[in-house]
Amino acid sequence: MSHFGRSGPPDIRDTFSLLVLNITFRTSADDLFPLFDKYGKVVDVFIPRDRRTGDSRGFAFVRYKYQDEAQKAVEKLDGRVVDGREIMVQFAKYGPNAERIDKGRIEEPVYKSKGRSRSRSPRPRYDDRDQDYRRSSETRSRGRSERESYRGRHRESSYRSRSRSRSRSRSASPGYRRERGRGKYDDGDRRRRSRSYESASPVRRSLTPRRSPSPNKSPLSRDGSPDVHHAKIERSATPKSVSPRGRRDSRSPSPRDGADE
DNA sequence: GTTGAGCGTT
Repeated sequence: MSHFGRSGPPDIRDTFSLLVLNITFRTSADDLFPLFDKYGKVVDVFIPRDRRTGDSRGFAFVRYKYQDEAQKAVEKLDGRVVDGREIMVQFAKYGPNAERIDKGRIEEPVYKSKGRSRSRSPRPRYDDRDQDYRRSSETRSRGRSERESYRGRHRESSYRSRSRSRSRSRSASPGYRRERGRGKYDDGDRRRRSRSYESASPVRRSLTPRRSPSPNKSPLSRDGSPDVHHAKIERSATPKSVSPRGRRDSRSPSPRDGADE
């Protein structure tokens, strides 16, 4: 059935990647394949999913063999309602290596050694980037998680930066979207603000961390001696929890998750 | 049970 993405990227030399956005979180590659294959030769369909939950991220990549067919699919499937959601189909802007591509066409796959890699001095700033990359690995990880978790919330930050979302031109009616998004954001923003105000005293908040996800929340242990033990641990972990990284530590109660990453 | 102005994997 869906062998897409399982065996890695197939032969992509002259393929055109399409980015499918706004798809439902339950839409799978198998659902998209027949739909897109109707308009042309689809060589690959890939839907990125979250590493932790394994759920769809809400977008997919459809790789066409020919540009004209891809273009046709864009025109035909863009704005189409799939699974009750209006999907958006457009040419991929970035390649698998985060490289810029044109019209969804991949210029050069990484695997291709291109014969003489010695002659070519690719990535002169790779060294510099590598260092920065490594150093920012932690931040990057956090950013990714944050982006997935908060998304809309930090969007306001973007607004402060302005000019960032300025290039955002959506073909879809912005009014309709804005109305919907605005209401949602407004509500969330308002609530966040209130909370922000309350959290003016981080110390107070730290003293009252969220309940432990311990399944043994029986009142007996509280009444028993373990209470002291528990309190001790809590106190010890309090300063750690204050750290932004501490939060990440408790992001998942599954120990294997941490080991995996 | 959930989200959503977003660009990807052996």
